[in-house]
Amino acid sequence: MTNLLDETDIKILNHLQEDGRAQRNTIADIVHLSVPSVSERMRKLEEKGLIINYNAILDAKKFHFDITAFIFVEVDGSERYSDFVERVTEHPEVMECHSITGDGSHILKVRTKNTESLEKFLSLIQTWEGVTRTRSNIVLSTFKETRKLPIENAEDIKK
Amino acid sequence: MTNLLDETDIKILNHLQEDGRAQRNTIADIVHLSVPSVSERMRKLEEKGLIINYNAILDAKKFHFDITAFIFVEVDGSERYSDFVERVTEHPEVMECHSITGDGSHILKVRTKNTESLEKFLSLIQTWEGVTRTRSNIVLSTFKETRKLPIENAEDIKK
DNA sequence: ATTGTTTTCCTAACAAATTAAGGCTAAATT
DNA sequence: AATTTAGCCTTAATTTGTTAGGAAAACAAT
Repeated sequence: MTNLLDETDIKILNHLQEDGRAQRNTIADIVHLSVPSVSERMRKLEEKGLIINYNAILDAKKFHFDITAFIFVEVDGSERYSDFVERVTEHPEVMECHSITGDGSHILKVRTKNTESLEKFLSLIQTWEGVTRTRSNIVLSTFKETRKLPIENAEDIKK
Repeated sequence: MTNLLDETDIKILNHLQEDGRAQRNTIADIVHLSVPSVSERMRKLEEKGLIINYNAILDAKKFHFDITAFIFVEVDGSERYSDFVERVTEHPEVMECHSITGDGSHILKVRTKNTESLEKFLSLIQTWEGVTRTRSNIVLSTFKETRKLPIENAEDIKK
């Protein structure tokens, strides 16, 4: 039982990372396989969980989401972490929530329409039990923002 | 000339944010329109640039991308910013690059397979002209990571 | 208020894409 | 060496998507 993806799988995945609605015949041309073979491979890549999902990416600016901020949060005592995470992830303006090394226990990436709603959010989380400190960096410009993984040939994958 | 999206557009966009390969007939059922009407709306939403693109999201863990780090970079002198940005965005391990307020001029989100390749990347950027300091926070766990915008009814959009 | 225009939607017909079925070949397994 | 399995193909059936044409509603202008 091999666990390696071949060149063809990598090409398919790379194409889908860039065009999530790509049609099977387009991909078939690229990888020089028939359409049913591409279908079958895509099905397996999804089944193995290599592809988590497909998303439409919207233009935040067009929807007036003008503020992106990284917020470092210091949550006091690891027994409070899970409460914090549970509450914070419910908020739709929180795009990301990670626990991290270094100063601050968590980093959030937040998107709001304006500074007022960011302030409101910051005020809110500061009222939460265990949140002792926050530090925010507001994004001035974004030069790159992707989730495309640089996967390569003969990639071995985890079960 | 109105610039508002109606309830139906919002539903379509929200569905596509969650399922970027959703079929038109599925969406048609949700919004109670015919398939050609949904097609036409999708076409317009794309044409207006509200939908930037569609992506397959891969499971980083399955591909052994075990390290995610946020790197604060202090680039000395704003005349060096553009060179820095140009160089850094070329690197496929750099998922995000933003200029920010506060200490450090830029924040990077980087994904690598291991600490060795992270270290290599850090060492590299520290050799670049103008890069005076970096500070890294390594991600221990990720609790939320999405690009889904919380768009609402009667959203007015920017041209 | 009425007329003309534009937008949005529908259905029906057509075209394209996807899936299913069946079979061949080569590689892997017994 | 025989058998199974995996991967691919072609063809056919099915499903999905597009085009065309026209009705109804919304909007604008008179």
